[in-house]
Amino acid sequence: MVKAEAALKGAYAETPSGKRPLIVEAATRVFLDLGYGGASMDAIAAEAEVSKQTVYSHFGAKEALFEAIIEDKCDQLLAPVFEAFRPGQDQAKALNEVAWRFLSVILAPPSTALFRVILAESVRFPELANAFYRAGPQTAVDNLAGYLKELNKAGVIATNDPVASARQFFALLRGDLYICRLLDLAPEPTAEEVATVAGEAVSAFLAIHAPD
Amino acid sequence: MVKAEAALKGAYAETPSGKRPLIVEAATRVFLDLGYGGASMDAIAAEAEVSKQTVYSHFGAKEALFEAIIEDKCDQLLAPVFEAFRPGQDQAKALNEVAWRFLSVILAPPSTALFRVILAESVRFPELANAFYRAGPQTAVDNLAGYLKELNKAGVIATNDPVASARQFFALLRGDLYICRLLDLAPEPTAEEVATVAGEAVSAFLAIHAPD
DNA sequence: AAAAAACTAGACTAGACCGTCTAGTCCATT
DNA sequence: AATGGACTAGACGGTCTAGTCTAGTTTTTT
Repeated sequence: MVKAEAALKGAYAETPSGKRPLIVEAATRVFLDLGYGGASMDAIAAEAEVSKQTVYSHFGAKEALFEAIIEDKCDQLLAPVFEAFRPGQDQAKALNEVAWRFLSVILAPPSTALFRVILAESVRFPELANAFYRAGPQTAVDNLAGYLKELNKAGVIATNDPVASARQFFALLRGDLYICRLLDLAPEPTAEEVATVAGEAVSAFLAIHAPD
Repeated sequence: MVKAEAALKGAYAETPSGKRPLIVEAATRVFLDLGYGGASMDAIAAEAEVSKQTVYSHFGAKEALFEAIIEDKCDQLLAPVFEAFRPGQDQAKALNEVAWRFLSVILAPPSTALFRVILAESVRFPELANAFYRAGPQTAVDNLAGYLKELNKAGVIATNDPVASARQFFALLRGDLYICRLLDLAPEPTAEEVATVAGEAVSAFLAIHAPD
């Protein structure tokens, strides 16, 4: 009789019905718009067009919902950046391609909003800040460092610390524009503008690491 | 009788007594520690060892207090950075000096906390984000750009856009370390570490802008 | 000394918010 | 038809907060 009733009180099963993704999407919008403190569970339920109890049945608490949303968004945003140098194509082009993709992603509203929220809550949710860094900047650096190692071997660039060089590369890319976007002081740049900025960063990077 | 009673209801005059700075300092601590939403007016009054009514008499509302604190802190933090190239001393040294000072300031807890709070509230207080940018990054860039122009004329470096170069310089300086500090993932670096990182950034910058 | 201004301590209002709970609906499976 | 899981709508308790108000005390100024 007691059996496997040990499941969380009122928590739904793996949810065969379609409400859970609706809640996730709505909560993402509300959290990224208003921050953790500004997002009320009532507002999230309303945005998802779902009753508040349904939200609680699926996620239990605000904290749990927040963590689920943020980790989900991290993975989702950073995934497409590093498809650029998979097949081993033209090496000089690949660097430009990665630069362009990375910059496009981090300057776009979802990324800036995500970063703002994580920064604001990094004290309350330190493990989340860590997860973000690993899924985002860290992954970016590691991937690029591997690629730079090849470029170094091929003699295209000269570096004796590919990881540090990768960090430097991204720092050049972010430039001042990233801060402006974070503060919402500049509108999202057009694709051409992004390409220009990315190109300049690549040029500077190559100037620093010119072989010999 | 009516006279100059037009002052805000209950607002104190220019406050000859010493409570106002006490409130400012306490509010700075609480806001930077807990963020705008997390800082309660009761906590601020308690931290200042002052009654809550006194806080309201001086600042009227939480928003006004917050804005006063932030603008105050912006000026205060950035002021000492650009004393480096006032008297026109050794030009090569000055760049290193500015780099070191700037990096020390922005990596220290007061700066990172300030940036976190402003970022989090940049949607609610857009004019504040603007004020911060002008008092902080913008001022830094303008000052450095003027100096780079001289270096360019003197043939020490080559640049045809000193402002863009100044932005690039600070981007190189911030590097990855700044993000780590913002996310509270790395401890505050020692003075030696800061000097090393600053030196590397200066070297990279000079490599990019080597004359001819 | 007297009047005015600054300040204190804390009760109070009004409202937001989290999380719980109740009562009832919808719908698929048995 | 009945069972039970997912869901709805909204009330509710408890906590917290911004800001006001009152009544009394200290400090400054005249």
